Formats: sequence, C-alpha cells, structure tokens
Amino acid sequence: MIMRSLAPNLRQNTSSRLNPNHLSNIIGNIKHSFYHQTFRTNFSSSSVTHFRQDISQTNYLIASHVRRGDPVSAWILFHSLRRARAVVDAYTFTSVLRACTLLHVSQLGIQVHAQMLKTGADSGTVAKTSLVDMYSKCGSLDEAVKVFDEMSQRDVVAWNALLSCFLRCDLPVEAVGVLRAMGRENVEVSEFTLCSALKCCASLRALELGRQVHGLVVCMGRDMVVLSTALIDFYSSVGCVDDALKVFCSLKGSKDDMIYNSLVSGCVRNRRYGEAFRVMGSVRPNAVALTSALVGCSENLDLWAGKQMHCVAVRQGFTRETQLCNALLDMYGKCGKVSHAQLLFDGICEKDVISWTCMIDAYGRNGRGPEAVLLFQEMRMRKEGRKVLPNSVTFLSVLSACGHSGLVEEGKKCFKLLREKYGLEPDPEHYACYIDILGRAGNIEGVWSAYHNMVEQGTRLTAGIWVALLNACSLNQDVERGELAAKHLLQLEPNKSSYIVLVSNFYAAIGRWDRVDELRSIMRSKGLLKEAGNSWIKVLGFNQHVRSLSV
DNA sequence: CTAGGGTTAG
Repeated sequence: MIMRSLAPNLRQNTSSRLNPNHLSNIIGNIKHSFYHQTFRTNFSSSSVTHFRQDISQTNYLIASHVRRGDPVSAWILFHSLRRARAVVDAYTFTSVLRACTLLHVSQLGIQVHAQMLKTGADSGTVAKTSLVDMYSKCGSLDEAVKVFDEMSQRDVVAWNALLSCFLRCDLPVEAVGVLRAMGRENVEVSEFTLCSALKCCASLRALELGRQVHGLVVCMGRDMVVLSTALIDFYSSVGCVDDALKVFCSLKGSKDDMIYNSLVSGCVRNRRYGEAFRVMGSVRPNAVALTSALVGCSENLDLWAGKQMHCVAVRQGFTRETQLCNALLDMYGKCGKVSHAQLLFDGICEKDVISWTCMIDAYGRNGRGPEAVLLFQEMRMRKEGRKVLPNSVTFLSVLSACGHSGLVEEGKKCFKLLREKYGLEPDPEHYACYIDILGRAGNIEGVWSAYHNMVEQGTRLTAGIWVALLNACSLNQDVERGELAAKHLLQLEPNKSSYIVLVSNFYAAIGRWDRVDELRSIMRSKGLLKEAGNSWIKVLGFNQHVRSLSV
C-alpha cells in the first residue's frame, strides 16, 4: 500500500534534473515506508537467521521485485537485510543496483557502492559492470567512466555497458571512440555491440559506416528482430526508407510490436505516409506507434497527416492515454491549431507536467503569451487533482512565451520563481530567454547584469547565450559589448551560417557596412548558404506553412 | 547477477 502510493512520486521525479528538495523527499519517503514495512512485516531475529541461511533465496526475492518493476520493495528488503546485519553477497548488490537505477536516485546507488567497497563485493567484473550501468543511468557519466577505468578484466559486456553510457548521454563521437578501443583491444563484439554501433551511426548520420555494420549483422545472423529494428531505425534516420523497408521485408520469422513501431515511425519521419498507413492497416497500431508517428507529423509540421493519426487513435480507443494525447496536443500546437490543442488538453483526465507544458508552449508559440501565463498560473495554483509541479522545460516554455509576446514583467516574475520558489537552477536556455525579454524591453543594463549573474553562477556560456546578448545589443545599439558578443559567438561556432548572418545583421544595425561586406565574403569563401527558414503566414484566413530559402 | 531495438514537452 505504502509502496503503491510512493510509486507515482518516484515516477514523477525521474526527469533529468532532480530538484534537491524532491530528492530528500523521496529518500525520506523511502525511509518512512521502510520503517512501517519493517514493523508491519516484523523482521524479527528469526527472520534474520532466515536471511543468513538463505541469502540466495533472498537474492532471488530481491531480483524478482526488480523484475516486476517494483524497486521500492527491493530496496526495502535490502535495507532490512543491512539493518539486520545479514550477510549479503555480490548477487545481492547487482540486483539492488538495478533497483537504484529504476528509482533513478543516484544517492541510493552511491550508498550501495559504499557498502560494496566495505564488503569487498565491488571487485568482480559483473559487479563493476552493474556499477557502470547504474551510474550512467542515474546521470553520473563521470562516475561510470571512473568505475570502468578501475576494471582489471573487461569482458564484452563491460565494454557494451560503457558504449551505452555514451549513447545515453548523446555523445556518439565518444561512443565511436569506445568502438575503436574495442577494436584495438581485440574484444569480440556481440549483437549488443552491433546494436549500439547502429545507434551511433544513426545519430551521426553515418550512412557508409552503418552499411558496414549492416554487413556485420548479416554475418552474425543472430537475434535478427532486435538488430533489424535497429537497422530500420538507422536507415530511417539517414533518410533511406527504402533500405529500411527492404530490411523489414527480408526479415524471416516472427515480427514483434517494436519492429512495426520502428517502421511506422521511420516512414512518417520521412513523409512516406502511404507506407506508414499501410503498415498500420496490416497490424493494429498500438499507442506507441501512434505516439511516435505523431512526433513525426509535428516535426514535418504536417497537419493533414497528424489529423489522420488522430482519427486512427480515436478508432483504436486510445483517447485516454495521456502520453498519446500529449503528442496529439503538441502536434496541433506546433501546426498552429491552438483551439484543437485546447480541446485535447481539456479532455485529458490525468494531466501530467508534459500536458501542461505542451499547452503553455502551444499558446506561446502562436503568439498568445497572456494565455500561456494564465495557464501557468492555473497550473501552479491548482487545488483539485494531483499536484503537478512545473519543471525546467515548463519554465522555458513560459519564458519563451513571454519573450514572443513582450510580457516583460511576467517574464521577470517567472525567472524569479524558477529559483526562489521551485529551487531549480536556471539552464543557459533559461538565461537566453530572459536576456531576450530584457533586451526587447530596452533594458540593456538588466541584460548585462543577467550576464554577470551567469558568470558568477558558473553557468555555461553557450552559443545561444551569445546570440541572445548579440540580439539585445543590436536592438539597443550597444556597440562595444555587442562586438564582444559577436566575437565570442563566431569563436564558438565559426561555421554556422545562421550565426554569421546574425553577426552581420548586428553590424548592419550599428551601421558598420564594412564588417557586413567582410562577413558576406567569409560566408562565400566557406561556401555557406543561409539555411531555409520556416514561417506561418495567414492566407485567406488559413494558416499556411511556408519555407523560404535565401542566399 | 551485468550490456541491446520502438514512446510525449525545450
């Protein structure tokens, strides 16, 4: 009972950034429920002996809690063992580490690691591999790499775990480095390795390399459903849907949901709607397939296809699935249909933080800042239903809504709330929005004081920050500091044409036409084109999506 | 007991 009531809280806090307050709450809750559990199931001294005799059975029990997806029970049981000073072994720890991973609370994992060090259970390859996995899944990449470095014996599983670390953190170049190291060390690759290699190729859009991996997959000839799914995903990401379809059609043997989902998603992302609908017609689409298809429609800004997906979702009776409704609502918001988004939002029974954030964003991106701010207010003040806390993405949506609609005071208030009321640390993106708001309001001193604030806090100075600063300087004719921002931006991203255009616009704004000409010739010499832009225009009362290309 | 494929917000 206690565990069940805990579960939603835990799930809600598995986002990438944990609020320290929430964290202590989680640990507090776990301790609290552990306390009750201990008394209710009374782990008496006879149970302790029982544990000691049957550690392998207890290990099995912990492992089955984890397998069932109930990490809280696993943790409670483990904690009871420790309190009873029962002898635990490496098997216990590996299961418990998986529980920590599912809870996504690295503090618990660190505790377990410490206990492993104390008992010497951390030395084996399997134990170290579980530690690598736990740290990387809890977001501590550095710790994961550290543990890997300490390993004296590394088998292919350990290497694969490290590979997954980098892929999880979206560091495909580093992942390729791991693959190279595996080659140097003559590690015999497994199908897991090939799977990760395909993921690397997909995110790097490395078509040729991926084709080579495809060759290895064929040679290996095992676990074809999983590897075929990865192949379909890879070919779709590099725009070769036909190859993806070939992989799918040539697959002998049984096909599961995932491979269908991957194919549907790939077809939609590449605007091959006909094939996508054909696949969905042959096998009943599940909610996941529709969700990923809707993301494709949003990316393509394709309202027509999105509406078709909506129809399919209604026919299949998925209208109560929050995740799917969120994807639908987001699609309508991105395609400019705020009222459709609103209808969907109102119909979601169990609104989560993503529902709220998508709706706020739908208002904001369609120039309806005041409604975005109002909805944010409503979210924060809501009494009925389960409390949903805004996270850093929610704040970003509100701030950007304020920026687009020139709501200076609301933006300032929101930025203050972020840290003071919700204990979140502003990301560079938050600062960029904030600087943008102040710059548009003509408050150039506020802009630079926000900048100094960032430097003091040690926030990363990203290209986005320099863009925001540069825009503010253009608007406010802040020549000197604008040149500084321009210099930093071009240093950070010398080959991005959109940034060169931005800098050139700054020089045009302050009347330095010599610099404008200079930048134009730089662009020409680098062979850079200005990327296509997207915009919505209203034609005969209909929103029309327009792509423009200028040189 | 450890590693792998499709799933919502920036």
